Amino acid sequence: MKLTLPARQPFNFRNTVRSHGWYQMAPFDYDEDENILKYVIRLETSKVLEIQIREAPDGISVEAQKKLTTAEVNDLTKTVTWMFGLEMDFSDFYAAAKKELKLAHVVQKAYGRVLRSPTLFEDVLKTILTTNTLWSATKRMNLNLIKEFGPALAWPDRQTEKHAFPEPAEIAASSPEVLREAVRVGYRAPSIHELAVRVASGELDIESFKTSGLPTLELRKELLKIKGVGPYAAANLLLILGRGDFIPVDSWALKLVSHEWYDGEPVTPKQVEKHFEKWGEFKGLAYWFWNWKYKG
DNA sequence: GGTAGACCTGGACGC
DNA sequence: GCGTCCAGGTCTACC
Repeated sequence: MKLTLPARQPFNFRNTVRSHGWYQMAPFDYDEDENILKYVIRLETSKVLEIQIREAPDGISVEAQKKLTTAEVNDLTKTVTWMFGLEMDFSDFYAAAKKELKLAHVVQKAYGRVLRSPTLFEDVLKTILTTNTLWSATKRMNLNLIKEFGPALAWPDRQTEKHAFPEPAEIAASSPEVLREAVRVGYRAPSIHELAVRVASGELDIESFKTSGLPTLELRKELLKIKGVGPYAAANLLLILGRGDFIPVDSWALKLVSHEWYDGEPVTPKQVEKHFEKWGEFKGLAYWFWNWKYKG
């Protein structure tokens, strides 16, 4: 099965894939040389398969080694369109960025899109795994979680040990103790379990946030109600949701701003905010795609 | 509203 | 091989 999906222009496949670290986290698997993004997806029919996403003229192509029903193709189309933000329009951001030398590259590189997981549940959980730890540990915890709770690929896709991301109910049926001992998420275990229970029980309709009409400030308040989600995580999730009003200030942001404007001297989150205040609803985007002096 | 300290893991380092 | 230190956001208690 192969389908081609158009993207609103400008669009750049590689830059969307590499917009943040998600492409390095299972069930994503990016082949840098071939520029192919693989993802182990679970369709609404519970079918688990690996898809291969490539650059195509004016958009992307999606391929699976399986025959799919019309309903499954529609489901896949909707999901991949969301993941790549194919319909997103950044013309207002580009118009604002035109006057800033440090953002002069954004149109040409088609920056603006941030790679998403199929569900916001997956994005929230992964974001919690990024907090208060090193990137290598984030990837390990995520992999442990998927291996522990996610369904394995079926043949013929199953040439390697790959799993889809677990559904809320699969984690909710477990316990914080298992999350701590087997998945090694440490003190995050109660937060992750509580999130899974709330979503699985229907108490928290987290997927509705994707299409929420709430003002960004209100949506942020809702995200902050999730245990384990603080200012950094909320800003990161808002960026994923296409709301660029907040900056995900972490230790990296402090380092970037410190080298950009303070000769490497320590800075506070308030100083980070100050430098992007004028960007208003594009604050997060301006920060994210800024052409930083410090490259790490 | 601001701040200090605890939370937990694994890598780096010294012995 | 063992012990110690450190990095990384969020939460809670306290002022």
